[in-house]
Amino acid sequence: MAWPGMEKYQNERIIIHLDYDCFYASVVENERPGLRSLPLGIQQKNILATCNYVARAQGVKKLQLVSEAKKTCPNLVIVNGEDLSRFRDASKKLWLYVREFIWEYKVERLGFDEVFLDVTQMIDFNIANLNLADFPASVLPTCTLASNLACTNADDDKLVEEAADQGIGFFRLSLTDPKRGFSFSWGKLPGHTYPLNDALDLRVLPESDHSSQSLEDDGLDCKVHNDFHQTKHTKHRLHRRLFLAAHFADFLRNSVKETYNYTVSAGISTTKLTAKLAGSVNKPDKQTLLIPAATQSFLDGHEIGKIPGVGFKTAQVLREELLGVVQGGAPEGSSVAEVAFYDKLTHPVTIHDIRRKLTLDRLSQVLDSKEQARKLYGWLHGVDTTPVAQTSLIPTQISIEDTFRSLKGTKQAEQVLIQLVTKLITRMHIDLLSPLPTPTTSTPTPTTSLQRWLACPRTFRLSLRPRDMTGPYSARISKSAPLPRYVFARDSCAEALAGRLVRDVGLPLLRKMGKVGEGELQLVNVAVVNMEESKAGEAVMAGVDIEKVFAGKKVTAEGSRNKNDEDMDWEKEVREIERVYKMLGEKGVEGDHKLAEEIDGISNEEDTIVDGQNLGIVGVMKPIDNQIEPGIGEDLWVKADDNGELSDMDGNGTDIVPAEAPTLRPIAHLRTKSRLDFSELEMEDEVGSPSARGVVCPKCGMGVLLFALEAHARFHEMERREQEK
DNA sequence: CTGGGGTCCT
DNA sequence: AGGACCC
Repeated sequence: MAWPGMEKYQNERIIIHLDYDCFYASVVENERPGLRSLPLGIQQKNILATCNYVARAQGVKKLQLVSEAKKTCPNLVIVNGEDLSRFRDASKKLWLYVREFIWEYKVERLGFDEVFLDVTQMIDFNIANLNLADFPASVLPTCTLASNLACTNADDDKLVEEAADQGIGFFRLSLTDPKRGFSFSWGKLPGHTYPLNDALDLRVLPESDHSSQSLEDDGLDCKVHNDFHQTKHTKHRLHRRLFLAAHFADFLRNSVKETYNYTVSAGISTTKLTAKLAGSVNKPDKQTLLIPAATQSFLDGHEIGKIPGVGFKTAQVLREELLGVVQGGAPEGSSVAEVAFYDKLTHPVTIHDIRRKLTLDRLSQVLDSKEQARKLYGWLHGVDTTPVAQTSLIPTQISIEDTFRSLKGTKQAEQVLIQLVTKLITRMHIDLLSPLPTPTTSTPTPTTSLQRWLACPRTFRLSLRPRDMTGPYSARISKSAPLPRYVFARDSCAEALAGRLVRDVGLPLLRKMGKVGEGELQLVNVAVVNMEESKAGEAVMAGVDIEKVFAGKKVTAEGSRNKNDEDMDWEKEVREIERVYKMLGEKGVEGDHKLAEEIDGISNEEDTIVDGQNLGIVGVMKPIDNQIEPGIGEDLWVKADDNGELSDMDGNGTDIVPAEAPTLRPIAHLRTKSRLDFSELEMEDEVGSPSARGVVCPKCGMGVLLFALEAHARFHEMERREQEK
């Protein structure tokens, strides 16, 4: 057969899929519990990313336009969710929590709100220990005698039935510690099943295997398959394992709820595909176990596009293969997307339809690769061998983006880039720097110096979406360039690094995009990609003592030279940059400036000398209509209006004004440190040389380079808004 | 008047 | 560099 041994593998694993209910809304509700009883929507630009169940009860839908949602639910409470930080943090927190329960960390994250768990080993271990769990002694999990007695004759059905009569079982969470675990009732299957069956008794449910049935329908050779399911013991064993998994899922859901106050929906099955689909059957705060015998009929009822992995394109291709080009009900001149949308409504195509009418050969012709066809063919029959991938603690990419109604010109693009890149660098610190050694005991640790980079992104990428676009909606254009090493200077402030990065890489890439870069932009995205993990990073993540790893590295360095050396290479380079940085400037503008000189090999000594005196920090402010010339030591302000918009009277960037304007609220207070020289300003616009011109922010004492000023002011504004809540 | 992220494959 | 997919 096409998949030797596949059917065996099919029922070998036990997979749990967890889905945090309306996640963004739950995060906000946990921050502000008062919102829990109100209809709540999370807004991103014009759309509701999600909403809570109170809102759904009033007709609000996910991904609905805000305007429409307000119509159907006038009292909808709307919270902006464009900044994903809080959601990312919460997601990571929950993931790390769940991860600790699962052996070998077989936990795969999908988006922010879903995880797949491969609990096969945990279940099989507990199945093997049934006798331990089910004898009366097991009610007392401390019984080590029982542990010694543990004989693995779980094959004996009688034993299991006896065990059931005992009432309570104990599910062990640790291979080594018999006390770690939870008690469960043998008499009750937690949560729901599909199909719904009150009388269902999984412990002894009679078997009729779904996939052997369906594969026979298709006239395939399933000898191996049938053989595998021949014995009674095997059939019953699968049900027992799923029964235990349902208890485990229940335990996990309750744990997450008690610890972090998030409700979770769960699906329990033998593959990722079926576990995920099963979880959608009963939704919020519920779990569903898919009875194996029902798998085929369960799948058959689903629309083809519901299969994870069959997206918009594939679904449409399959639909057309079955029905021809239907254009059912779509208005004249509709886009491809609209046609597909109407097709879906007027001509729903189910898994059953596809499975019955399209052979594997036919699928191979229709889809782009043979491999895709094979996978899909398996999915149609509930066969999915995709393993649960252990999600790494180090992301493969970090990206930040923003969309606009209209963004024109390099000037505006530069401002946007600086904002985005500042956030990007901040994210690099959060996601790629080793966790600080817990500040509880002995050492009153300094700040970043004890942290290490766990990975080094090699590439910076700029992506744009032009506004006009005739083609498919998603069309983006991107260009990449090597990421300069200086962004890894950990003590340098994000704004300063962002300014340099935008100047050195961002703007050049933008220019490289030609007309698109200059035209109207709908979306700007910046990303770091191409992560190169450091050995130290892996060690830190695995909880290994980092110093030992480095010590050991010297000794073992002879063997595998290649990758190790590369790692050492950049880590060493970063340390060197930081050493220079510390020596020269310690903190702030001066340090950044001197660092820039050192790295770029550019000397700007002249720039820092004014009137024959080296002032170190030189302030140059942008004049408004060339009328205002602030002097040395004068107080300056960045201001905002009532909406929090930073003052920008001439449209050329945030104003920095010398006196308080009555209608505007001061955001950042700046003080010039030297004579202001406007001729320097012109020079900067032209050449964009590493700039020593900057000011000291009295709010945080940080030196801020001119090009980073707006971003820095915005940072304080964001802080202030956070504190208002 | 279609978010702001992510993954992997080609 | 882009495209498909996921949330």
